[in-house]
Amino acid sequence: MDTIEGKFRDYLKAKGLKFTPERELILETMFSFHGHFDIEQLYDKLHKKNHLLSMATIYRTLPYLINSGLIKEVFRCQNRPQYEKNFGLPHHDHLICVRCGRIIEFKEEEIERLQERVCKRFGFKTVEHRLGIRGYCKNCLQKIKNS
Amino acid sequence: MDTIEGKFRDYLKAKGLKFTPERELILETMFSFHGHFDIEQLYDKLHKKNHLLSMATIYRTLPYLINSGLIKEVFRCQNRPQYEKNFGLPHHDHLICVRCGRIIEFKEEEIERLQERVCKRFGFKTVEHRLGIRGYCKNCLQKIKNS
DNA sequence: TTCTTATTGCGACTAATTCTCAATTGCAAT
DNA sequence: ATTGCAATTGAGAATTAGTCGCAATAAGAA
Ligand SMILES: [Mn+2]
Ligand SMILES: [Mn+2]
Ligand SMILES: [Zn+2]
Ligand SMILES: [Zn+2]
Repeated sequence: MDTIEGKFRDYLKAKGLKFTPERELILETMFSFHGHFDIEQLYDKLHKKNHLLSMATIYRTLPYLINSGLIKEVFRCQNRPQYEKNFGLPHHDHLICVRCGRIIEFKEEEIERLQERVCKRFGFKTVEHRLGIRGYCKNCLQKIKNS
Repeated sequence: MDTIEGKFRDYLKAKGLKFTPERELILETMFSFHGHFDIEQLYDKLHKKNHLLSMATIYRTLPYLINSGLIKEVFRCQNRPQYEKNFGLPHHDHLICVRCGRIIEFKEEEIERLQERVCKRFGFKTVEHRLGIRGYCKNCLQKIKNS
């Protein structure tokens, strides 16, 4: 299957796991976020729509979504992991403003290429990588200057 | 001062803080690790030497060491942050084997340069960056092949 | 030496995540 | 359709990493 739900069903079946209504709701709700989200936000969104799933179920489902490649953890803000879709949207890395929290996404093909060269040098086979640059965004630099 | 302890003393004095025996032990013990370490390992090493510091003191001292630039957080393994010296040893990034946990350090000047170019493009001012590549090390690839 | 503040260990507390267990349900094989 | 069994669920207890409040102590400037 090449739909999102199809991919998840296939993954679960291959592992002898079941496609339940709860898992369907979690999948659907995660994909309804436009940017990044954390577990708390996911839980709230589900409950606002009166889908009263328990936290335990969310935490239990999360690794399946990550291992199936549909969702990925992208970084942590104040000790809470943030997630985002990992299907249908191209790979990218992040600039994170330490002052206002703004996230800027970027992709630099040449960096990706050089990473692979490093891996080759060590006989290392990449599964995934994460590049996060923390600093001050344009806006915040301006505000700091005027103060 | 340009010794490690001197730098820490200077940092503390500038903040109106005190250089205590506890802080000295924590600094010294952190710098006695050769590679990466976590809070648990630090605590154990201190206690093995009969320095019975409390966890609270360690956690309270950690941010001073990080803000003074002597120690930095490098990545997380199984939800525990790992730290390493950030003085006397040059910046580098990490390959992390998801099978055996081996850490390979590398530095690729060209990647660093390209990162700065990206930042410039967005008017972003870097404070620090972290590049972690997770995958399979040479050894583990070999073992997987023979099984 | 004195005095002001910062620091300490302790144990209580918090927040995030995991676990236990009894009741339920998906789904593969009749 | 029915059955049977293993996987799943929610609830709340347990665990874990980290933080906080407090009373006793100690740096270090004057
Ligand atoms: Mn993103
Ligand atoms: Mn390192
Ligand atoms: Zn900003
Ligand atoms: Zn390995």
